[in-house]
Amino acid sequence: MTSDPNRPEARAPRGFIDRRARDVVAERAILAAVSGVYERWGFEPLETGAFEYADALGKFLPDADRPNEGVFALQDDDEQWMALRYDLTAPLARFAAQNWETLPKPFRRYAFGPVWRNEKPGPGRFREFVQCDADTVGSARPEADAEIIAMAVEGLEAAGLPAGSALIKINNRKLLNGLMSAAGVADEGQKLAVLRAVDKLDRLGPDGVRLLLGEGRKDESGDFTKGAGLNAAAAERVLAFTAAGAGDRASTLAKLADVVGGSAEGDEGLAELAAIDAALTGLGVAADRATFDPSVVRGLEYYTGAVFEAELLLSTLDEKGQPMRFGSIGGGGRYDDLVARFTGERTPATGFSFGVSRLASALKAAGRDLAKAARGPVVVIAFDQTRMADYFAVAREIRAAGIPAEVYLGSSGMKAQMKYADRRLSPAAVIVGEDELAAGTVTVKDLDLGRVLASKVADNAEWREQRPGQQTIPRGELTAALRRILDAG
RNA sequence: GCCGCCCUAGCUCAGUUGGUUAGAGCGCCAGAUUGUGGCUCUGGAGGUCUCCCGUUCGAUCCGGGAGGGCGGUACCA
Repeated sequence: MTSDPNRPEARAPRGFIDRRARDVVAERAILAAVSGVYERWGFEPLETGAFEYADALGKFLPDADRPNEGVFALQDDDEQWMALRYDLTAPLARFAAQNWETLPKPFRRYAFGPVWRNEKPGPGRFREFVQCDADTVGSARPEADAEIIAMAVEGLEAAGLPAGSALIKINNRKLLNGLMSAAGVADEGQKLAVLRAVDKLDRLGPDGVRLLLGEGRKDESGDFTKGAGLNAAAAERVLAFTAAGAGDRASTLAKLADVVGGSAEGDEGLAELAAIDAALTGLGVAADRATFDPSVVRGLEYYTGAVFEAELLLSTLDEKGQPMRFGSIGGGGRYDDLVARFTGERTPATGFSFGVSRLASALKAAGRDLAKAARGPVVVIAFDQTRMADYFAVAREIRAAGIPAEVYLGSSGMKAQMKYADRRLSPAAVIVGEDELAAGTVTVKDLDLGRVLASKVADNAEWREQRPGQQTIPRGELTAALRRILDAG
């Protein structure tokens, strides 16, 4: 493929993608809308650097054998390991710890930007992607969780998700912890295995999860996943717990109380959920927007209390036209121990984050494609290399009227220039040839109109003769004519 | 990480039971149309058939290895 072996192959690294105007514009629109909502709720923007010292990132601390496990890490010239951030929460914890003395507390901030994960990319999964994240640090009140949830609902709808098409499902880690303590599960590893098993409920169903809670499960490829090793009775209790969600928040709470009530930690979790329910009600968030669902886990070790997940409810079609579940578009929860890693003092915190391009695909699936096709500028045809200054003067005039414009800067003939303008989806081409310069006129060609008429004309001679959408007008009327074309489109 | 499938033009893919000039469609460039985007027609550019080693008189094709891609599974802050 490459004739010269020394020549580099033009390709992006695996898991990294180039995004063109269409996607960039759509994602910017999402970020602008969500930022507006978050600021209205009193969250301030914060930007931190792409790199953090590896020890600040926590458990993915690279060692000499596997310096890049999970993250992109490198050694600074002072030998310290640093790594690209893999989310926006860890840098926030570091920032909050570093500036705790001077920060207004509780500290409310939102942030967005690229994060990097050094792992196997998959469909819709990349090694670099943009996250948007809002957190409150320094408030242990369940109302802080409720506020984050209500704000997420508003943010997702402001970004363009049709009202009610996303549901925030809320759970509390303390419930499952209480349940497991009651069942005699004390080992941390075993608890994690239980969480992982429950997390797979929507994909594997109760039977698959039952296997994972017990001895383990062999999948279709023959790979065996070791189970949590619970006895049958304990496994059934866990399954009964996960099935307790349904209906409005109050009745779910009542059912959950039956299953986990009694243990100290379970009761604490129940009380927190009750407070969240009350706050959400006050914030006007009904059960069709946020509900309790005991099967939500969010796999993360660091969550200590409430956890939540935003799920897209719309049934969407994949490329083959098959209905598919879009699933989770974001999530979050309470992590009271993250800042303590730096300060030694337990600092309550809660937050929500979502992947921006994932939300963009969700919007597309919901039929709210903000992107449309990115329109090109008005193209001023470059006729004669010696008259470039005249063309630039025309382009300048168009820009001054607030209309994007450019002079064609290639070296091809007029035909290719028209083709260029067509491909850029330009609304119009402006022709200022010798005739026009002599007469003090300009020729404006409405390319949109031509695009419509093209389908009705079969014969090329006729097509050329018609010059669809083309008019020659006095130079002084140029911008007004362009404005009419733009307004019509 | 583990399992499976795949790798021929920019893209999607034919093809050669191992034999001399490897094809198509789309895309790209140009001409028909000397100042005009679409359609049509004509012409053109573009390939060490992923790489290395082996078998063979001869390998894009067979065997081994490596790399890359895809799918599943595990992990997922």
